[in-house]
Amino acid sequence: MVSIGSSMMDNHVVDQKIMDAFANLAGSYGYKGTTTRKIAQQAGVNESTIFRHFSGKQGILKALIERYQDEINKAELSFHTTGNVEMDIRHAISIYQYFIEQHKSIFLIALRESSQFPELGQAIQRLLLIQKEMLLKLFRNLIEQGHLSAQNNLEMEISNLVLMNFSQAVLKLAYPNTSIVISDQDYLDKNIQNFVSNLKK
Amino acid sequence: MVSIGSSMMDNHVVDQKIMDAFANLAGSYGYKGTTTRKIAQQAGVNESTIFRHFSGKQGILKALIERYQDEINKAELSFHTTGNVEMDIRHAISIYQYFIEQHKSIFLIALRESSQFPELGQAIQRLLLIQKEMLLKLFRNLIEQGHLSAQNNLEMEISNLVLMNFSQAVLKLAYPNTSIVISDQDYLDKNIQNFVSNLKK
Amino acid sequence: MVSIGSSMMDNHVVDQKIMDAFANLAGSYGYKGTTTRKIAQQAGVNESTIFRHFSGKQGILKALIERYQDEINKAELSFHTTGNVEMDIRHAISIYQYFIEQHKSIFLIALRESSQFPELGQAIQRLLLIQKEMLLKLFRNLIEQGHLSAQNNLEMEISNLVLMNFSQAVLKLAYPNTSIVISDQDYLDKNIQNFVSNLKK
Amino acid sequence: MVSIGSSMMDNHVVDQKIMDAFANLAGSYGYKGTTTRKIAQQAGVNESTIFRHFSGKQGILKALIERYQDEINKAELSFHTTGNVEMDIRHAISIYQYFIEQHKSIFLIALRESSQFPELGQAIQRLLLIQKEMLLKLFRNLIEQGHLSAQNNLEMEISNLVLMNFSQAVLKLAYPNTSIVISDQDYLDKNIQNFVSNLKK
DNA sequence: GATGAATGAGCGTTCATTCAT
DNA sequence: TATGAATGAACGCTCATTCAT
Repeated sequence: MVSIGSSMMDNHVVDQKIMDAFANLAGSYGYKGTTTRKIAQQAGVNESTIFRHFSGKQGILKALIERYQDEINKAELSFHTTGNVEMDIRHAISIYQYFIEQHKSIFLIALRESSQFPELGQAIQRLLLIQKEMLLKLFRNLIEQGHLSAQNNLEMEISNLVLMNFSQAVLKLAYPNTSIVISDQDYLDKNIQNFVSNLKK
Repeated sequence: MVSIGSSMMDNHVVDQKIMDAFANLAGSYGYKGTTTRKIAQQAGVNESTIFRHFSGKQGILKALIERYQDEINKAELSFHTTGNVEMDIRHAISIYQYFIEQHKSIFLIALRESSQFPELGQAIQRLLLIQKEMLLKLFRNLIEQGHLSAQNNLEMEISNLVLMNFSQAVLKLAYPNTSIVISDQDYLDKNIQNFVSNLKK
Repeated sequence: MVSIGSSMMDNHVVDQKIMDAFANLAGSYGYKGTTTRKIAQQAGVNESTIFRHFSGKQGILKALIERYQDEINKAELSFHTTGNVEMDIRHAISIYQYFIEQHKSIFLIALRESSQFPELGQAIQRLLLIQKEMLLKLFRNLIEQGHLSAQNNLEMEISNLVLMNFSQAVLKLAYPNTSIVISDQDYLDKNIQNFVSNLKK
Repeated sequence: MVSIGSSMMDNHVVDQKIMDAFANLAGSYGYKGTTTRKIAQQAGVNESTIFRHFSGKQGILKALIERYQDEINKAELSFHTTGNVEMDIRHAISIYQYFIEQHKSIFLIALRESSQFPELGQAIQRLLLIQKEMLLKLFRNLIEQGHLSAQNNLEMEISNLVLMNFSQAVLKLAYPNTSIVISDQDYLDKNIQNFVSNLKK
């Protein structure tokens, strides 16, 4: 039986601590406002350790982006249809609500810093495209199986749904106390019914 | 006819040059990435002039926010209905598309820095609320005048429309080359027809 | 009868206002801590006016020093003996106590900035020397007139008296609440009697 | 035997170099005239090193004051009487002459900047009080042991002695070439004899 | 490999002074 | 002559990163 060397193990743990500290801080204070000193402090490591584990501040972000992309891919896989129209749509959307909630720091970073770091913009766009494709696939399934009638504007309706979800996420994270934003739960409850009934007309 | 004293005029001009330089730079590099040296260079003034005209870097942003809020108010007033349903909605939305296009820098700044500067978050929210109220008033007019039948979910439909417009704006400005975003023109063409036809059903 | 041109008059007034503002501020905040802006503000003049009336910040100090030296000279003249030993000494010393009290700002400036501005050191020293000479003359008078017997150590006793007066002034101005310093009145009352009785032994 | 870790040693050495550079410069140019760039240059360290070792420019002064106060305390302990009246007084005074000579920079700083930094005023006052108490104790000893007869005005005589010493120190440091100031040696020689003979009368 | 000391570039800001009207 | 706008040098300080042990 092989025992994994503890140092390699520790390395991973330290990497994660640094990345998480960075994500939390940058989510609150922005990339520039997140100093290596604060990261080290919050991660509980020496400041120079950051530079051996990553190539520098940018390196942490790069690693964070990669981890994010991996997790976007994983999220994609976790969806399966049931045939219940409302439940399936609800499920499809809440997967992304939950995903963004779980990754709110990096989502906020991506929103803010994408002009400096194009990969961040690409990650956001990928998140939207995957959501759109998933919904498209779902609706086509539902139509194929007769749960829904064919639509003229299906792609546009879905694009709009994705856009609305995006706004909902952005506004909730960026301005948590605003009046125009309602809870994700309410958002789902009120909209999906309406959306489906529109499609059914 | 009174000729305006040139010195007072110059003062305004320099203020504007500094504010515009700041807005452009901060739109690209963020608040922290926009140094007073860069601002001075881009505005073509001495760095210390900035500090005589504004109380500091924050002061420029404050002034920019105030100017933005004033212009939000002006935009609100510039709308009048005609009775042609599609044209009126189109007009109402394009006013905000145009407004954001004209103020893209400050809109981007607001999107990114609102956690550091709460006024920015408030400005964004106000822009959304005004848009929503304007559309509500418009639709109520159209219904009253018989151009449109009464709606169960009017407020929600309008909220969604505002959210979609917001996403459209955010994505267009933040990721201009993305595939999910279409031109404002196309967005209007395709959506309004659909939206109206939904309402008419 | 000649009427003095008001502009020349004003010039003098402005000069004085600037010098006084400078003296007050520098007495509190030191030379470097006294900015031309603060001076202008306190004097109620435009900042650039300072540079036309004086050659710059140093120029104000130079003028202040000259005024101070003139006033030291005037103070010297105002003393006359009466023959009453204690009263005369008391009078001689209180002239300087009063003088320093009246010029406390410039005295403090001189104390602090003399390494940067040698004239200030010279002014302080002159104040001490004049005081010493005045006391020497007084004592020689008193001895000559038989009010006091000849002394071995007259010059040293007087030097010491001057030094004590100087300490008293420095400590009173620099640390007004200190316990080692007593009021000028008490200082006079207690010391002179003692000093004279020592001389009389 | 334990060898002290060199890094801890180095740290102290750098601290001292910075503090000494600061003291020298501030003794000559005042607190404001002593820039962190000059300090770094004179101490032979990088400017930012100053900020890692101290919390800022004020921090250096604070540390200097603490070191000064510690050394005042040490000086206090180093005095013991012998019974020889003149020698003991001479010794008591020269301890302070020497102390001030050794700490002339911080003494000058204290004299000049005490209005901005109250601790400096307190340090000066403490130096005076300790000196006074030491002399009081000494004289009471001498009287008790019959070397000196009881005095009416002992406390005042001693206060005066302390004030004279203070002036002597201030003038010597601030205006080294002035005529009213004599060497510490001469000052001692001439005064103590006189002072003692006054007391003995 | 891990630490903590050092570094230099750059930051926002203030200042005394000059310029232009 | 008087004003207020402009200037450039310098300031205290922070930062990401490198060096030395």
